[in-house]
Amino acid sequence: MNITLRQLRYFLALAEQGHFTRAAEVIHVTQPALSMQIRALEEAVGTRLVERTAAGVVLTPQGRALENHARQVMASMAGLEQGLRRPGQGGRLMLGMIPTVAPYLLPSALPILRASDIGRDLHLREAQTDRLLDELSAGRLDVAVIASPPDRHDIVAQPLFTDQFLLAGSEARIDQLRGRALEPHDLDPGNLLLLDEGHCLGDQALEVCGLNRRSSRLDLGAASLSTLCRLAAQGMGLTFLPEIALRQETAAAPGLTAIRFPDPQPARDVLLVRRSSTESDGWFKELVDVLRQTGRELVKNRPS
Amino acid sequence: MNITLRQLRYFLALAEQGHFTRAAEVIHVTQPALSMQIRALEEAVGTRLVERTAAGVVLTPQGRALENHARQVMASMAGLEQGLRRPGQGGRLMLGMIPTVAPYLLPSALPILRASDIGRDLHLREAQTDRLLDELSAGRLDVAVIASPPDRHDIVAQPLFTDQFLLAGSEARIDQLRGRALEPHDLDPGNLLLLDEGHCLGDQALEVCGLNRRSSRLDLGAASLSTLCRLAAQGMGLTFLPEIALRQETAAAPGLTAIRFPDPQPARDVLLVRRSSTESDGWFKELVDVLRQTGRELVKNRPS
DNA sequence: CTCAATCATCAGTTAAGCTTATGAATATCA
DNA sequence: TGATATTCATAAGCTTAACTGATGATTGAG
Repeated sequence: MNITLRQLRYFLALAEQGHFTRAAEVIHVTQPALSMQIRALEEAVGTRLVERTAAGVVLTPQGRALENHARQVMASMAGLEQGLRRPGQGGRLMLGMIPTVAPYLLPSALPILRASDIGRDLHLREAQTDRLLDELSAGRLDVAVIASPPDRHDIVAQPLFTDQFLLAGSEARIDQLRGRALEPHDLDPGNLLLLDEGHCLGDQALEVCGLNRRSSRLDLGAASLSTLCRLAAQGMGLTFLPEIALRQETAAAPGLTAIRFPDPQPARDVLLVRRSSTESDGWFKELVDVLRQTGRELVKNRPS
Repeated sequence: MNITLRQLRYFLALAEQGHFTRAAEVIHVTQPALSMQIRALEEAVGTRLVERTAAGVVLTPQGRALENHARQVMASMAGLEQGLRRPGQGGRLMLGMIPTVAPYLLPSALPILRASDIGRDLHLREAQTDRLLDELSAGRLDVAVIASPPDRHDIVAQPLFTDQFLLAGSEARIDQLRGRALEPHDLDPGNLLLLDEGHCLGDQALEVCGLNRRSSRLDLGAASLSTLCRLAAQGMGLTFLPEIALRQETAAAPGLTAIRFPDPQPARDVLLVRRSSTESDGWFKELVDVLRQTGRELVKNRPS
């Protein structure tokens, strides 16, 4: 039994018109074509659906039952077509972002995205780089913002902006460092507050200091950059603060002070990545533009 | 843009398998056939639905959107097929009945019908003969119980049982008549209580008395037989009481007494009618049996 | 650099679907 | 009651859609 949409469409026309010839006109086929489809449908369901009279047709009880179901089917088909017809590309865009970027970039970016067509049905996922890349490869994400070059060949990256690392801590601690030649390599590993393993920010911080996780004795494994900043603000140590987070974190954690490294400043490149097989109707480019612009807004004002 | 069920079915298989070749196996076609349908679907909706990679496929945002809709469509199709597959003939049976039969026949018949397959989805409509026949012809009813032979050629009747007319009134009035030779023609038209015009019972009563509505001066136009019996019980006149109603009405209206006419007793034939084009898988015969049996139960015990 | 996957494309065949023409049954009208 | 005009069903021929089997292009892995 294989019921086709065509059969249902024809059947509904017949049910409405109560008349083969008229129904055939409505759906723009000849009457025999309609007859054949109805017969095929009746054969498929195994029962008579209409009673043929000399004056036209009348639905059988089974026919009425089918009519209701058929209407549901057609309604869901209509929903489908409408879902595709809406302006823009029509689908839900799955966007991933690493936790050391998301809370700072999104507040500025979201309003702009919402205003544009991209944000019409945007879903966000915050996770660490590896996870994001996995989901991207698997197709559960369409694009992701990360801060380390992807090592996979099926994924391509578009640079958004460069995010410089500042050194942040309590005012007292920072003051101790001021005036001296500040070099990442000279920092005391024991004073360094780091994010949990898996966060690229922690790894990158260690890298610019020429350290690895073993050499750092105070690995707090803090869950979020925000927490880290609050710890640093209370004098518990120093942390690398990406410039993108500067404004928000200094506002949120009183006492937190940040200084800039001398050139060449350590930095991370924030990237928008997608599968190489993805072809966008321009939304990728558009998304790059929006994120790049809002990102650069966040890093362009450079206090001290 | 003409999307077919086949395309949706194939697309869902592809979405689940993430792999043309595997999906093609699942749906038992060759891989090119699947490729073609997917391409046709993409063409129909105007956008790419899957990204082709070397390792398989991944849905685009639009693809995911379509997937959800497609599932809905398939779900409603499943509902349709299931609705047809249920035991019995599967449809709602529309049964009409005239008001001078329904309240007496239904209480006994309904439990039996519900137990059988017919009553699984039975809808009732109470109306006067003409209306019932109109709706039957129009296909809004499948069968109807009436008490006068249908005058239409597209409708055929199956006799259920014969329902004899008794004469009912207050005990005093009936006592006056007892002993005398009781002839319908001898009844005083002025004493006769009749149902509203359109009820066949009223017309039939007049007919057996050799009267018409003009000659009857006390046409109350009562709405229901039940009301009529209560009026008669209070001595306001005499009425024809179909035997089918006897037990219920004498129980409900204290003081109501009925006597039987001498043979040949006036009577009405209760019929089950259907369109001549209706062909039942036996449910019509079954319905006849049930109604006939319960009807005869009601008229078989004959108190004086 | 070759091999083994992937999906796409092409040519030929089969099946489904439509149209035109015709047939059987039934109601309408004279 | 017979002629006519409805109704829907059926049949033959054609057109288009759909599938198969073979081959090609691309890409990742050894």
